[in-house]
Amino acid sequence: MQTLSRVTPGTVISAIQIAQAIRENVLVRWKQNVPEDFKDAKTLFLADRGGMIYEPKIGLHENVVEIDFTSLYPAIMVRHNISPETVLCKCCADSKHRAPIIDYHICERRIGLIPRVLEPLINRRREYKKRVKDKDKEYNDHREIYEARKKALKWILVTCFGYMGYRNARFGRIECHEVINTYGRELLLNTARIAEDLGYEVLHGIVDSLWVKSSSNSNNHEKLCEKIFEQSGISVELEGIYKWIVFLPKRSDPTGALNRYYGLFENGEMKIRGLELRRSDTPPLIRDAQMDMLKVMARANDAAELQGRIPEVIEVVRGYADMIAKGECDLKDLVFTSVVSKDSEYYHQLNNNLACMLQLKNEGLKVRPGEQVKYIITDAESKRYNRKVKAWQLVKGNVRLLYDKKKYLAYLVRAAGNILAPFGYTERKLTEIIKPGRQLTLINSIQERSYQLSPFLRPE
DNA sequence: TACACTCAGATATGCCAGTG
DNA sequence: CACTGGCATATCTGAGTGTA
Repeated sequence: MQTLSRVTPGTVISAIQIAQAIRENVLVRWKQNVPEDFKDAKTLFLADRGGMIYEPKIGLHENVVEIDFTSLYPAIMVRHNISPETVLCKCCADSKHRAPIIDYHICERRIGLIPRVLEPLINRRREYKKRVKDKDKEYNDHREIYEARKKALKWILVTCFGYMGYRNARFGRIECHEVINTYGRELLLNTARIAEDLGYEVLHGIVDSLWVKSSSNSNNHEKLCEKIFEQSGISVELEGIYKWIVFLPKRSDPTGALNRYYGLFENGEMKIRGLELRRSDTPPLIRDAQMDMLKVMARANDAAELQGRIPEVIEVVRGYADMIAKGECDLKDLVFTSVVSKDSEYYHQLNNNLACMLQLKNEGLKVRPGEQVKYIITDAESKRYNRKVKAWQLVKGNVRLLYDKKKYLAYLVRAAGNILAPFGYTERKLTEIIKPGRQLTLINSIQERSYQLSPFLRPE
């Protein structure tokens, strides 16, 4: 673990480090946007409005279980009666109901508006969730509707927490936001502790989800969930058991990225977060390439098998690279889609979006903020708006358009490198491998590399 | 010696989309 | 809603080089 003395502005400090800082009353510097006078760790804790994050343990893991709190923040608001008029209320300053660490008192005389509003929503969502999972024929015709309603309620519940911390919100109050966060952190920390006591290893945690690794003496997951519910009063569910899961590093430094991972559940479903293929601005070609890579990986039943399949995954990348290099790509698969946030005259820099907007403007087509632009990259290096990209709307039927092969190859290598980073394949290596005429050396290089595990895979 | 220029790497900013 | 991450671009900095 990083020592506190080395923490610099911009570093994300884990909650464990904060807890340690509080215990030891260490002075730490936090992110740049925190004022100078927030130097004391305890003050810092109060100042921090963010949720809790464990730093993910990068790389490939087996026997991983994911558990999620159901609607964590709203559940906290309901359970602890958190509302603008109940937190630090005037009527019961001596209340025994106090938030951890920050010690704000919470009203004991009346139930707040927010809990009253949220409770029925939580119950309703729970019921929909039950009906979606229920095998009962009675629900068969409505399962899709229940799923949609469940999703809608989820986002209402998620954003209600955000609104608490929003200064313009009618029912917002920053102290509520703080209280919710302190409860949230306590919960996740306690949950992690419970898991560890039962023999699990905590791999990653974010806000309301925890990924833990089971071992031969810790495989009673139901017991884990029960125990957590017993101690916290908030229900947790088993999101799933993974055959394997890969947590990816950030691109900026080799620490774990909280929102980038992919894994295969025991039921054969994949869970993918943060990869290019999840992004709406990724062209279909790159999305397909990543999807095809993952499909090959999904045939692996355990970590060792996955390792063995990496050469096959590389072949997929090569296939796509050849297609790009030979100019055989279907143009519609190369289209980037992006939402612009302002009118063209307000941009300072010529980026792809602006180049596309200007082309359309020439044709009398105005793109307004909030609308999409679609384009193919024709010459990424160019500083001229009509060379840089080609607006998709202006591509005529049979016209032969020369796309920027180099750029699309770079995107492909990047997308592949993201997935394969923990297996020792950097973008540079991939670039070498996909060069035409490397068929034979590819095999050699893979054999050679299979013994050179990436640092993330080496035993401690 | 003073100054201008180039280049590469580090750092900051703008923008967008993802996580919950 | 709050917050993080990634990419492209702009700006800064220091080393190296050329020229008057």
